[in-house]
Amino acid sequence: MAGRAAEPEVIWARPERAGRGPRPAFSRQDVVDAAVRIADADGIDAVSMRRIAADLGCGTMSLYNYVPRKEDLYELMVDAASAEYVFPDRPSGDWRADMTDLAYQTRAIMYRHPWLSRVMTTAYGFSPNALRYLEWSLGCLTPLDVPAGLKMQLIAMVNGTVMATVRNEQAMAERARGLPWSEAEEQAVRGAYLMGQVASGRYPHLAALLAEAAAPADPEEIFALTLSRLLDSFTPTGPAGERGDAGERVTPA
Amino acid sequence: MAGRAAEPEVIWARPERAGRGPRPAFSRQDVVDAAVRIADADGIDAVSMRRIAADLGCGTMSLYNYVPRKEDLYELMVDAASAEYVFPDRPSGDWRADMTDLAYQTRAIMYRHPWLSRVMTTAYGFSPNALRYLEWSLGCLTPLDVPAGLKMQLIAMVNGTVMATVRNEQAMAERARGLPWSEAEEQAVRGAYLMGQVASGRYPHLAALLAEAAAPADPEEIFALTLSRLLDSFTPTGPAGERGDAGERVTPA
DNA sequence: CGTAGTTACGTACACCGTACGGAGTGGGGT
DNA sequence: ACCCCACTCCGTACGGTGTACGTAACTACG
Repeated sequence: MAGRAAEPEVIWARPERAGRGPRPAFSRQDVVDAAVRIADADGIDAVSMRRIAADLGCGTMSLYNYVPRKEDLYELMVDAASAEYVFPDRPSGDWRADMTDLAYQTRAIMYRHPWLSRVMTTAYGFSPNALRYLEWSLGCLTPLDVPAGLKMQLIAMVNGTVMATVRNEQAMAERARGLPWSEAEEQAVRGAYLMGQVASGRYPHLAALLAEAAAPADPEEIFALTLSRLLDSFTPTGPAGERGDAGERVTPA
Repeated sequence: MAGRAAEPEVIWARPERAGRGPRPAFSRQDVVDAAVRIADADGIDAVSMRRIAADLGCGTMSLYNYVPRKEDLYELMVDAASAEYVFPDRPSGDWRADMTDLAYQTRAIMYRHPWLSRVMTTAYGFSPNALRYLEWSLGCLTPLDVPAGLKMQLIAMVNGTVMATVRNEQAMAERARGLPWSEAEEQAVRGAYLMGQVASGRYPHLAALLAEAAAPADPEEIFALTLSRLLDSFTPTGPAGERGDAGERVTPA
């Protein structure tokens, strides 16, 4: 029998090697690294088993000795990206600052690997590096005196917000990759359509909004503000009082 | 020339018919409806041009008379789902209640069409029904005295939160669709792996959390709480005071 | 030293999106 | 009234995908 039995299993628990036959030419990590390299360079759609094999210099079907299904490869890629988090020795004691740093790290990683926003379907699975991330986050949140479930909630919401933001930014760029015209043209055409619709008078509130905020705000600042606001909503005492309107934005590390 | 020139265009602006030749056998909406039916029944991956054509009883390539590219079909599907929002004659005046209702509607729509969470990449494009949604949302927010940009922010975050939540719930189910074993088995195997990892002692905080919240909280309540908390963070006066801890949760319409 | 369990991988299959071109159709311009 | 041509319909074909299966080579264990 060549293939392994199709039994339920988690890719993380699958042993990489069972010591009997000839020694493998690559490691599972080699395969994942190649996939990540391709995705970084040419987008996630360029990651095909044949392409990986070609880059690695082996037969296509050999890859299936390292990865049972392509979907598992995606999980492994996300885990590989999650390995890029850098944590200090211990939490600073200021959970708000720590969570802010985490959010900025997440964003940086997603910028480094634009395919992440497409592949990372669930907020977080339980890959080794996801567990590491979760453990660290919970450590940061020990000073915060709220029920455990709420902490998970906070983590999920911070992650979700960062993911949604970045995904939003990247969606059009990724879409433009497969389009027979340039991203700028696409953006122009869509903008023109929007303007036309708004000019039709059917959307007075939207028109008012566009008139008021003619110059779109700095996305960087929006991100910081959103994050700050989100963390506020988990602060037991409430956001009132100490925080000024343009106040003390926590900067990335 | 059979095909239309590959010029930048928005699918919403593309005229459905240009009155010259024989009258089409279907409308664009027919095609979209068929796609939605298939996606509802057999998942988004079952939506192929051949399958749609088969369901419609026409040749595969005929579909390209109605939809220029398959990706546009996705946009049309999202727009079709967005048409399911039901808005009262006018906002209630209580923006918090209105936004809560919107969030619950979004969630309901995503439950009705489990493929939405996979297809709706960007928080919101500018499809006709997305504009309608946006216009209504802004109308609901007129009582809220904050800068226009912040209102957009609020809308985006509410949407993002709902999407993230539902996506999270549905990710495994969708994944299980293509797996050679059942979703229950998958869940069991993953749960077992998680328990094994936690039992290893490498994740003390996570272990503590799992011990504390042995019975996972009701997702329904979590959703309501998260939403409430999020809206709090946009309330100018701050959440302090009037809201009790277990207090007045707004129920879906 | 077999031999059983692995690795490597060529071939093949089913399916995908869609480019292309030909046939049939019917409305608009003359 | 006519014809022309834009248009709809769609069969065929191409280049791509994930991966099941079978065979050959290899190595650690009994």
